[in-house]
Amino acid sequence: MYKYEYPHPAVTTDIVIFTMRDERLQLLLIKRREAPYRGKWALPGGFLQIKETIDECAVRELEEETGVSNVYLEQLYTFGEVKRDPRERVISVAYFALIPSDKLDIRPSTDADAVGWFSMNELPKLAFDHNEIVDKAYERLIAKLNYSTIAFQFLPKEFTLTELQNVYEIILQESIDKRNFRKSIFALDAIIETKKMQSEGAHRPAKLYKLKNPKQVLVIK
Amino acid sequence: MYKYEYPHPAVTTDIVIFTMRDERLQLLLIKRREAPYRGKWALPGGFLQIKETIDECAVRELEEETGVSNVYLEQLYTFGEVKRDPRERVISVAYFALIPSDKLDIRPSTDADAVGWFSMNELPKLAFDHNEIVDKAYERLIAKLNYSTIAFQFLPKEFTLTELQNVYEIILQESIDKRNFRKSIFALDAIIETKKMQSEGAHRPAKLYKLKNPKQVLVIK
DNA sequence: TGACATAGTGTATTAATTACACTAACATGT
DNA sequence: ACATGTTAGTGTAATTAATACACTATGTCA
Repeated sequence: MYKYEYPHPAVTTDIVIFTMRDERLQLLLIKRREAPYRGKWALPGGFLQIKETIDECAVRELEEETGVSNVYLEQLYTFGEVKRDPRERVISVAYFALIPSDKLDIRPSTDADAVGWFSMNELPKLAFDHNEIVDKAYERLIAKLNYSTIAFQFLPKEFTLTELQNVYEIILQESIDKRNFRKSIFALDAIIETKKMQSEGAHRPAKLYKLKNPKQVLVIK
Repeated sequence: MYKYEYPHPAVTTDIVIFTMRDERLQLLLIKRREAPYRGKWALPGGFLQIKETIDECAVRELEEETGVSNVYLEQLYTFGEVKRDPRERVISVAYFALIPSDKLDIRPSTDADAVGWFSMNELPKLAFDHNEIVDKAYERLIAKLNYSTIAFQFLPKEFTLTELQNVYEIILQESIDKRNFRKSIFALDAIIETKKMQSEGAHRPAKLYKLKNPKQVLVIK
C-alpha cells in the first residue's frame, strides 16, 4: 500500500502506433479483456512505473506490444479529463510511433491479447477517449509531413521514390505530381542513391535510395 | 490519507506566462519560499486537484498568480524525468499563456509570494527543470508566430500595426520590412480598422485596428 | 519481339516573397 | 507661423518558389 496526504491520479501512456500496410495508413489496437470497455478496441498503453521516465514508459509499452524498438516515437499530448477512466483518476500522456513497413511481421508479443491492425479510414469506436487521441495523432502526423522528414520513418532503410511518394499520398489523401515530388525530395538533400535497384514486376526497376542520417528527423524550411 | 495499491506520481501544472513589457518579451516567475530550491525563481504552478481537468488546473493557477483570466493558454509538453523534483515523483504538464500588455498591472494576487517579470534575455537559473520548460515554450512561441495569428494575443483589443510589428520583431529578434509586414497582415484578412487613432508623441498618429474575431487564434497557410 | 507497366526526366507559367524610398501628419520649439 | 524631428503610411519591380504538364527508358512476360 502506498499512502499520500493528498489524492494522486494514476499516470499512463497510450501510444498511437502507425504503420503503412496494404497501401493504407494503419494503427495497432488491442482488444480489452477486462472491464471497463471489455471487448472494445483500445490503444496500447499502460501505467507509468515509479522509477521510469514517461518516455521510457512509452518505449517499454511499445516494445511489449509490438516487439519493435528504436523507432520514431514522439510525445503527442496529455489527456486529463476527470472521468476519462471510470475506475480512478487517470492522466494519460499520449505518444505516437511510426513503424517502418519491414519491421511489421515481428511478433505482436503481447501476452495473448488480441491485437490487430486497423486502417485509419475504418476505425471502430474505441475505449475511453482513444478516438480523440487518434484524431490528434493523425492531425500531428499530417502537419509534420509538411515541415519535416518524418515520412521516411515509414520506410525500410532502402526505398524507392515511388514508395516514398505513396506514403505522402496515402497520408495526405491527395495525389502528388511525380516530377514536382522528386524535385522537392532531392532539394532536401537528405537522401543518397544506393547502387541497388528494386524489380517489382513486369516493368522498369526503380533505384533504391537511403537516408544520409537514417535516425534523424529534420525540420525543414 | 489516500492509499493506492501501486505508487502514484503527483501531477502538477507549470505555466510559462509571457507578456510584452518595455519592448521586451518577459515572463512571470515566483520566488520560492520553501525547500527545495528555496529562494530560487520558478515557474508558477501547482498540484492538480483530483476533481479538475488539467486545463482547469492551469487556468486556476494562472488566475491565482496573475489575476487574469480569459487569455490565451495552451498545453505545451509534459515533463516526467524521475528526479525532476527531489521530494517525490512529480509529473508536470507545462502550459504557456500570453497576456495582453494592457492587462498587466492587474494585481499579482498571490499570497505574498515574491513575483517578478523577467526578460527572456536575462533569465536567472531556475528551480527544477524550469529552464528547460521555458526553452520549449519559447521555441513553440516562435514556431507559432509563423503559422498562426498568435501574436495578436500580446496586444490589447485595439492596436496599431507598428505595435503588432514590434511583437514580431521582439520575439523573432529580427527586423522586418514595414511594407511587406503590413501586406502580409492585411492578407490574413483578420483585422479591421477602427475609426480611432492613437497619438503617441510628436509625430503622425497611427490608425487603430482590431481583430475580427478577438479570441480566435487562426492557423494560417 | 511486341505489349504492358512503372521509372525517370525538364521547362514554361504562375504565384509568392523580397527589396527598396519617399510622402503624410502630428508635436514641439523658436 | 514655420522649421524640425519623428513615426505612419504607401506601391512596384525583381527574385524566388511552386505548379502544371507529357514523353522516353527499362524491365518482365506472353
